[in-house]
Amino acid sequence: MSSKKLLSITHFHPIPPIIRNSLQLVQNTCTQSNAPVQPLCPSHLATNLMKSFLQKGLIGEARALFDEMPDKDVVTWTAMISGYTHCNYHTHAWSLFYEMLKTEIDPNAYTMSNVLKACKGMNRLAFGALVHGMAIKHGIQGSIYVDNALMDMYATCGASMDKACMVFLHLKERNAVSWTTMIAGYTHRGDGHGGLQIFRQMLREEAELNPYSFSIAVRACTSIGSLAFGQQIHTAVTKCGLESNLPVTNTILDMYCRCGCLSEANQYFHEMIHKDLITWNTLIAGYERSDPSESLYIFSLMDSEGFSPNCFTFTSVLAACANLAILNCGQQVHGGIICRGLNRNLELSNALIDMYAKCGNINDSHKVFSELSERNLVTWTSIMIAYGAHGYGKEAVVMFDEMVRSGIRPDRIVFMAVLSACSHAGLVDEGLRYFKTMMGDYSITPDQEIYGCVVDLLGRAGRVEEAYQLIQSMPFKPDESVWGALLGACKEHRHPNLGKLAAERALDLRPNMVGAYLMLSNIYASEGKWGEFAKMRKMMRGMGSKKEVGRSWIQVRDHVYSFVVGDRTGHQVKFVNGVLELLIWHMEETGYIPDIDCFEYDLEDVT
DNA sequence: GTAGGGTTAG
Repeated sequence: MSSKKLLSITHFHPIPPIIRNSLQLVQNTCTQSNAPVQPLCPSHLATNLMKSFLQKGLIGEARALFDEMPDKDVVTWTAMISGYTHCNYHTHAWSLFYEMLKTEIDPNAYTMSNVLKACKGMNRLAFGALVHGMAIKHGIQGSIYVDNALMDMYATCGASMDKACMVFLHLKERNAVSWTTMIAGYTHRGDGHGGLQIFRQMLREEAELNPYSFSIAVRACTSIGSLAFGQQIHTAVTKCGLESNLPVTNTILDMYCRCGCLSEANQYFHEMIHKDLITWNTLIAGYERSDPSESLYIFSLMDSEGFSPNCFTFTSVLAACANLAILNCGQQVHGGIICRGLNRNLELSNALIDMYAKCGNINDSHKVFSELSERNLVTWTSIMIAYGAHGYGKEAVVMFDEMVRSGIRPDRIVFMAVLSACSHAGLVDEGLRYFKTMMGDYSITPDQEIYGCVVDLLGRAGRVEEAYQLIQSMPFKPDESVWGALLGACKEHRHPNLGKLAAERALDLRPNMVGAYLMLSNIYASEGKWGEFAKMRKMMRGMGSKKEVGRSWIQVRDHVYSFVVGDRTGHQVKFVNGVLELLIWHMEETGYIPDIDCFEYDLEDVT
């Protein structure tokens, strides 16, 4: 609609013919059915029109109409605020509410619940608390909508569930939404146990169960990895006849996937009465985590079943290609993304950066990154991980500083990326500087993983004693990954005593850590303590476990060949070994003496 | 003529 036309509607005098005709038609219909004739109300009409603009996502048009309206009442203001929140324009909604407060018009319960949703969207606890105060001041209390919105806001923005619980406890009436909001509040902040506790209370009090309550309860089970509870709820869902409710069944499918029960998930998928794109995406994402090639197979079936992949599908498929390191498959998927016009999607671009890097093509990874007009924290993290993994530590550090300059606040994960990049490039002092910045400037408390990165940073550079001192200074008990990092450094830089200590600590925490036994036995061997060595190897045999073999692979045309150390059975292995011998000969010719000191004894010989 | 909670990726 042109702006001229729009203005003519908003001025109301005269009412445009098209709207007059529609109203006439309504009036005639009402007269025919003996219903009372509604008086012509321009304000209602304009609000309706605004609503239809908003439903079509025409926010600018809706706002223009709103601005032109001469006498706006609370409903008009609330409709516009609500329109903004629905389209995720939370700051616009808040500004408009602020404008409204400057007028004589008082907000009502509808306004408040919408504004609280905007506060939630902005993650602004202080704004939400302010609205809470205003609601009390304006006497807007006892509205279940406002109370539920308050709980939702406090649950999402608050540091804990305390405030949400307080509202919940003081509720005069609790409806289905109140319960769901509380369970979701706990679950979304990672406290599935808390969520299930509320769900149990709900069952005890015989509150009304609906599809929403079931799907959030299943989600709570998934978040704590409780297959047993999840299955119980699944049974209840079947008893209640909700097998055709897609949000519920998709959540159950996701539960089986995330609990690692892929065969159950697959069976359930085939039994599902209805399937939609989310169903397919859930299964593809589920397989991507444990069996990427199966995930690609399911993806290949989608089309014949009449489903077209979307951004969610492609992110999982790209992750599968990345984990399998099959570049040409990833390139084909990239082609599919471009064909569907999805290449402007930031999340997909982030997944592409990751895929190209993991498939060994750092150039295309960088190309995708450099062509982006918008970048978020995940984008920067992805490119830093890519550079770090390819040995471009200095470039990763430059990226980090550039990211901060662009106004993006780093989080724990991006610090891990930059620390890891520093570690692999030997940039120890830079890494330590970032570690300090992280704690000092960004108030990020280091966890086991971060400590693991710093121990690795120091350890790789040979500063093993310092790494051990850092472990001793940790404010909590180091886990096996931290000891594992130290162990690796001790092995590399020949610190048998500290190595023994690290291996023992790691084995205390994870007695089946075969790698630690292996390393310990190697240390004994290097010291010539063959008795201890034999003891270790015997223990390993007794455990009946094997260290997972490091596997490498190479893609030649359309086939991926994988091989392990000492492989004698692989494809064209004689030819490969021949080339290798030739290379070693050339190396020796140019004066290079290869380091073939056998510090690590082959596990295959003893198991 | 204005209001609510649950499903997939990073």
